[in-house]
Amino acid sequence: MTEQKTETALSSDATEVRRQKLALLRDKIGDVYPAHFHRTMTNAELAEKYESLEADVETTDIVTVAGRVYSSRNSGMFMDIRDASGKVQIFSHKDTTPEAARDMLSMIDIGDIIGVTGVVRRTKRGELTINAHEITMLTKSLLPMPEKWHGVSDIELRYRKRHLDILSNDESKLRFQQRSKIVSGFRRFLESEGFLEVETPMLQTVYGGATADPFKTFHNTLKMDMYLRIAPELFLKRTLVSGLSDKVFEINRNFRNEGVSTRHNPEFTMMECYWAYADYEDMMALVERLFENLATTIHGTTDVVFGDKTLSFKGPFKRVPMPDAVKEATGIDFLAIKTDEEARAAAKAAGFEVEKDWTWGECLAFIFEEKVEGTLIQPSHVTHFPKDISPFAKEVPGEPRLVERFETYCNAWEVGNAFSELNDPEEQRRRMEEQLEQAHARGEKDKQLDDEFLDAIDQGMPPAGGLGIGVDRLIMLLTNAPSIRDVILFPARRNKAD
RNA sequence: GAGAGCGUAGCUCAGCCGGUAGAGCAACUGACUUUUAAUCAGUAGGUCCUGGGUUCGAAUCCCAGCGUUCUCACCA
Repeated sequence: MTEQKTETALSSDATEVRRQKLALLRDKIGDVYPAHFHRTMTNAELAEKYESLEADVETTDIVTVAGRVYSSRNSGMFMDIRDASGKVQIFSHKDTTPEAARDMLSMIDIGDIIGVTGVVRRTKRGELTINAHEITMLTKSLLPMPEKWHGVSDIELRYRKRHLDILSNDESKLRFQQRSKIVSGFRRFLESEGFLEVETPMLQTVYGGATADPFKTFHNTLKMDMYLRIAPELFLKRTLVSGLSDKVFEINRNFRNEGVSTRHNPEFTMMECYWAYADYEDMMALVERLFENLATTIHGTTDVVFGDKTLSFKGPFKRVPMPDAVKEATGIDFLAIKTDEEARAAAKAAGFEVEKDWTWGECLAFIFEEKVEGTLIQPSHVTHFPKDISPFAKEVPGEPRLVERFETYCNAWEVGNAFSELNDPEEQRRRMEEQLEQAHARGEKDKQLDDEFLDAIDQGMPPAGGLGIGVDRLIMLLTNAPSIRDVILFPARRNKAD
């Protein structure tokens, strides 16, 4: 409804005036949206080249630049134009600018994209400026620009019309530029460590590798149900079996049909990597190298400001086994507890509400989440997870209820999850069958046993460490973003068409 | 899924113990013409999210719906 109102408003005066100017321009100069225009440099390159040009000095250099008009002063005599790299001031005066170019000025609105050829100078007040000799309309804009002081601040508008957000909010623009740097930083780092990037199916006939509700769809020709992947894990392990590379990774989208929040989007970017002949301790060190590398790439230091905190991404991170962390926080020593029943009783005695059928491991993990997770602000690895919630990890020698798994926490968020990957085919089959039974008991009737994965494991997967990183969350931490929607260009929205 | 808040001009926001809507920016007209959020004078622009109710009278109070944000829950 709001949208409808907006549509109506768009056809009001401001837009109508621009359409009229467009028609006039078409009459006068023909092509208002020309296909070819060549600038000699970007605005940032210009600023760099003339950095040492002194105030009130005019060069004889003629350059061609382009950009969107952001502001106009003295009836267009001064305009600021911006390309993606930066801004430059355009000066049009009867002493220096031919009449043909000055005629254009009345046709130019804030928001239009123009090209300008002219002489480089720096004004008395120190502003790098082009004395326009020629002005070319490159794109007539039919809509007004957002308010120039505050930009677009309405959060809904910023997400729904991201172009306006980035057009008018520098911190938003910077954040998405940083996102790109971080993602390519992931690739550069992993490749430098010898990892090979692969792509595995997002459309899967059997979903697995995590516990989550999938998006379900249907393939018309094959006449079968398919699922958008909730994790790439099982295919990446099949790749590891193949011997294509001893180190593989994938950066791509996962889809989970679950709640939407400031930390959850239905599609989110996951990095998973698998490293043959390595274990979970190797993966911890890998995470530390990766985080240090990314923080330094973006900020030039491992100290990163997030909200009112400063996070140190300098390794090694604090490491603490989950049972130790829980013992320290609550006094409950899970390692001394023998049965599920005793575990539930101990949890209840400490004031936790536990379900009747919870296992020892589920009680441990629950108390960890309740009492410890929220305290893990600085990057840290929590190790030794219960086996009952870790179907793909190897047992800790001498403590079969725990597995060689860790999660990396930062700002109380889980940002990484890694194991010494289970590669015993019989054990793997048992655990997956157990998980399947539990899923069916929960009423998750689409869940199936992944026979193709189990078949590949039967073939023999080398011992390996595996790691998953929630890329969006790490980007939030590195760019000081309070919501995941601030780091996803076009976050999931309810459709507004009505 | 539950709770709380918000929805007024293109944008940013006032107005809300009920009396019929305002500012700044943007737009338009004009003045000025070496400005930096340019300045000055004027003009235009509103189904105050939608529907219902209370009332002589509703942007304002009540109810429902829609959208949205936050918190919590599931989860990364």
